Amino acid sequence: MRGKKGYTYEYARPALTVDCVVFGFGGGELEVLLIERGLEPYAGWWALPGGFVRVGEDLGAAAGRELSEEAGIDAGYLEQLGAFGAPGRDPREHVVSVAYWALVRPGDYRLAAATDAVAARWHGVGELPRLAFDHGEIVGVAVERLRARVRQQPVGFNLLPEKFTLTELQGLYEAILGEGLDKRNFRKRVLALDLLTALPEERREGAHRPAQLFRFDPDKYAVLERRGFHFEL
Amino acid sequence: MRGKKGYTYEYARPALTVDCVVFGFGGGELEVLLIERGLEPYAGWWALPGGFVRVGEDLGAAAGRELSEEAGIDAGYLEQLGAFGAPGRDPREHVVSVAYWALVRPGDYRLAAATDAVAARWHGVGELPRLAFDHGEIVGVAVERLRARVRQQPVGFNLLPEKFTLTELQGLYEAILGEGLDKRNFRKRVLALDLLTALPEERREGAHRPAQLFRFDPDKYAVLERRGFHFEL
DNA sequence: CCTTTTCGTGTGCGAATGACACTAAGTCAA
DNA sequence: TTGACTTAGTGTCATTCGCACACGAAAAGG
Repeated sequence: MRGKKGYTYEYARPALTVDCVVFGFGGGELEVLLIERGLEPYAGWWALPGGFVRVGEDLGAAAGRELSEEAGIDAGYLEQLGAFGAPGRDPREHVVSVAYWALVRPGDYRLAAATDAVAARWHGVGELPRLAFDHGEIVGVAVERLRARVRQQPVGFNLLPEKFTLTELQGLYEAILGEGLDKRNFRKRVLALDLLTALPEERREGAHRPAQLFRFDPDKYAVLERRGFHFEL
Repeated sequence: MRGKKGYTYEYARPALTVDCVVFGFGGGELEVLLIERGLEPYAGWWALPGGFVRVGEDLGAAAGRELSEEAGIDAGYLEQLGAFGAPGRDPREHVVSVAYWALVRPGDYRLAAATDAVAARWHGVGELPRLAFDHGEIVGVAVERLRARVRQQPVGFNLLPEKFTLTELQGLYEAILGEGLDKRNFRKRVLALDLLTALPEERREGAHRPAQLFRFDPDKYAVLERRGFHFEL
């Protein structure tokens, strides 16, 4: 195989795709967005949204494009996970996939804008079906990464609506980390970080005391970030 | 572009390479192995060792192969860094590179087995020349990753000879982290982890007190690893 | 035997962490 | 109106952890 300008390709090229692990938070549980494949191979299986990378297209941009095309999603946070290229992962031929993971707020998506997918649905990370290709493995790595990231950077807010209560935030962290947290200590720590702004509103629902609403303040975060900082939950 | 079995490739494929950031420890400094390119583009520039991925070849295997072919290196530790695919990173065409980083012991390499490289040399991470492509950026990310990893997993030992003194180990950590560490606290912590075995030998050199030699013990590490643990320096 | 150089060791103080239980505020039904 | 129910919100204390810090020991060489 030989390129146009005298440059030698010693070997044929593996195909290159991007796949996205999209996290959402619903029903008190951490969820992943999956699509049901309409085409072979793995027709009828659940899989990660993704597709081929175009020549001249940035990898991150390709991931974002696939998300909006295939699921009508506008991701609040998008980070590369790594490349997965085990030879047998696609039964057709050697396909290398660059995986990304994303966080979306409830509401920042309209499912079923899909083209080649039969269906798109959220699945709790605890009850995932068997996935196509090596997508199960990819999701596992993504969950690990999310857990590590959430302890060190305030990315979790991208899974909550703009306005939220501290109890909701704690529920989110418990869902992500998979462990219970002490209420008082959690509030102490979170507020000590000084990343949240208390809104002049409260959320009242049900027959009980209303809760203070907060908003994540990116400006405050930028200040902290600029002078080396540690998050620590 | 259309594949053999009726499967549609909607777009041409970007080329796929692997590049390796190889770390070594010499002269009390953290070093990176670079090769001097013999071919255009960037002929005469320093660059990371790497090359094209073969179809059917695992990515990690490709990285290992390039290392041994191009630099006669047997890496003690090899980890993927991520994919770099900005459209303009290679002036010829769109090339996506999967980067790896590796740690090698002094002695586990014989430089200048290179084929298409003019020269291969170690460079202190503090005094790197300008690198070809986006390799400077890749090295930056690799150093960051090494710093993060070394705080949480005992990977540093892969940069030292089998037998080493605690002072050498401390020097290594200082070189990687780029900061001075307290001698007594360092020793306390390292020994408390119970990962090292004291050897019945000492290293005597120069006109001063000889130092106890230690060896990293993978078995002890495996035990710790098996029941969730934290490293913390 | 004196000098030089590196090796090896313990304590104490202030900060951070983690366990822990009750009152406050609201709704609804009796 | 009052009592029952549900979730919100708050402070203390004991323990652990992190970090600063200084000197005697061992060897070699002059």
